Amino acid sequence: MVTLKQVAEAAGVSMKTVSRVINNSPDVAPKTRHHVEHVIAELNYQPNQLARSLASGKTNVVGLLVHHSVEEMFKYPFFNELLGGITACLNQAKLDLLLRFMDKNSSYVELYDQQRVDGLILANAPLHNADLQKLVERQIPCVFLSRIALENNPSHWVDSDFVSGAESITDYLLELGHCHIALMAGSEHLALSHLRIQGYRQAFAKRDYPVTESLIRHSRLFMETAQVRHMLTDYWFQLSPRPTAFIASDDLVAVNLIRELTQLGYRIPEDVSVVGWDNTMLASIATPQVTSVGQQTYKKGFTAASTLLEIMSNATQSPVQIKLDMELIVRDSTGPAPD
Amino acid sequence: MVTLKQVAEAAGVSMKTVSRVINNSPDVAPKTRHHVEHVIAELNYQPNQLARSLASGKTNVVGLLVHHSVEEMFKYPFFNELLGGITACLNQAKLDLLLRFMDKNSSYVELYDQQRVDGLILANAPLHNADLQKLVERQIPCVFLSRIALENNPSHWVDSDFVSGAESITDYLLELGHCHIALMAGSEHLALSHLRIQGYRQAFAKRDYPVTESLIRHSRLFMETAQVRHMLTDYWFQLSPRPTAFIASDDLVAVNLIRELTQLGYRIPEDVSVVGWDNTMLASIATPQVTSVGQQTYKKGFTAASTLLEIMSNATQSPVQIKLDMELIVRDSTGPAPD
DNA sequence: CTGAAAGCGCTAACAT
DNA sequence: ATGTTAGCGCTTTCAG
Repeated sequence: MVTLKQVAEAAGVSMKTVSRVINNSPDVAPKTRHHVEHVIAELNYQPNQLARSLASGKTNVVGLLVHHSVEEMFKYPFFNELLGGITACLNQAKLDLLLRFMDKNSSYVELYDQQRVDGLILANAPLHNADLQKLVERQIPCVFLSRIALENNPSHWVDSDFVSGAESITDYLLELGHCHIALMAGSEHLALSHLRIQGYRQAFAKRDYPVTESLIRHSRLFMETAQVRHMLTDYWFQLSPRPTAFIASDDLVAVNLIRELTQLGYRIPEDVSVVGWDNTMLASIATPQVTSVGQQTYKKGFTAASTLLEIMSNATQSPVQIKLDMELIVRDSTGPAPD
Repeated sequence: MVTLKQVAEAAGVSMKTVSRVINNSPDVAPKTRHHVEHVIAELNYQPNQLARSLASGKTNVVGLLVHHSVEEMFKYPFFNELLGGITACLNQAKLDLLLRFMDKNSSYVELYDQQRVDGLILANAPLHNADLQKLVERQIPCVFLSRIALENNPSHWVDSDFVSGAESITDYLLELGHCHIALMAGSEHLALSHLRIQGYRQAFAKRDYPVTESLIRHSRLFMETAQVRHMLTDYWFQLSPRPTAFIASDDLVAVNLIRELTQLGYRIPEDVSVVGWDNTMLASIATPQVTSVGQQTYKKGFTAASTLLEIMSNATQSPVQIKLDMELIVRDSTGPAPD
């Protein structure tokens, strides 16, 4: 391993001068710089990032903490796209990404306290987590890809506007004449579930329609067909009257729901309408193609990363909280309510 | 930031003793250890990994270099699963993952030379790349998720057995009476393309059937519908007779191909059979469900990571080269050849 | 079992 | 414009 010291000796200059050259400091005579660069190339010298980081206090690494089991995350093609946006931005800034999946025992602050990263991005973080709140209190540079509290919270976040997304899909279904609209909101510990419920209620409130509480239900994300079947028989089909439209928690659940309903003899969308979320490729590949509320997933990742870069450079400032529009993509899985 | 030195002072012991405690060295009196642990907890001390790594020469980080544009990789739900396997294994070993997407200017050895990682996993690496070969020559701990040379090469790799995968799907189509079987092999610079061609040829050779060379074609992965359409009109539909079966380069291309063919009035599988690769969720979600040659993607990732761990601990040894079985999953997109 | 001293390879602060 | 001197926070000798 060639060290800076060896380069300095070989070039006949001090270590600091070599350091200046590799850091592009302007205070070096062009001639000296040229000479040093030559020696660096000759010796194939690579600065040791570890030593650099230790001395400077900067790692040039950003941590991505994913609050998901590994098994869950790869069932659903959403994460790919998010990661795409994040890495695209970090690449431009010449930063690297450290990826870690969280479980119950993992600490959110550890990676930062151990000086392994300069900042953090947190995906799918749960509501009301004390450890997470510490990140905010200690002003550790971090951006959340979801809201970690429903009320005001001085955290930085980039998230999709689930309230208006839910409102617009509910509006659309109400327009089509559906009045028994099932909402599979998502897990209770996620902000998005509560925000969807809020949007759903707003659509009803606008028209002075009463909301049937039993039609709003927290449910797991990424359910397989077997789980969807149980949910139908154990819950939704117990209701009277039965829902004529389902707002599924995500595209995968929508696809599996359509499959189950079809198997039970229902025609989609003539008998039942089904809506997905995220507008992933699943929605356009399934038959019928699935109406979905699209997140700007790639942009979400990119924006979160660039927001983090800003925060890391400007020390403290007021919370950056960015709401990205959601878009209703109407396809073939929704239609007028049956008589 | 609490340092080891401060802990030592607070505990009234030397730095080395504290160091021994945090490294679980046996040579510490139980009483001393207990006391030191107490002080560590009290002060909420976290060892600085940077300093540790610099002094010890170990980073506890593995680099994953993905030879894909960010745009490509998130079009296709294969990467997710691979990443799942890799992280599952690394998690167990308490190692972290540094993720980097490669472009033409990126260096494969840099991350290692800069002491940022202890070892590397390389996904989708191209054939015959000089820089890549350097990794092998210099005995840098690394595992490839594909073969980087078709002939013998002393590199460590974990890959699916594309030859027998291609052979079995070709066998199957020949059994069904297809004799004009189009093979969309994949990019020329990828080993998998050449291996597929080899398997395809073997199936024909076994029966003494001649291979029509124009039916074997390199093609891009992850093509969108528009690109698939062009490929059909510009190439495959120029052939006479037209193919009655297509072995697509991957599930996404298979799905898009089915869509295009359907739009052109062909019935699948009555008029044309289509096969995909990787057995991703796309294959089971599309209509008709797609016959696919499945990779054990999760296992591939997991095995690559565990192989790397072995290599990193045992210094040098003979090349580890692991071939994972592929499985033919017959679904509804393939059927007997038309008369 | 414990400790003192010497680095790991670099940068920062202060010279000159 | 360049060099000198201390560290960054830890681990590793090597002594006791």
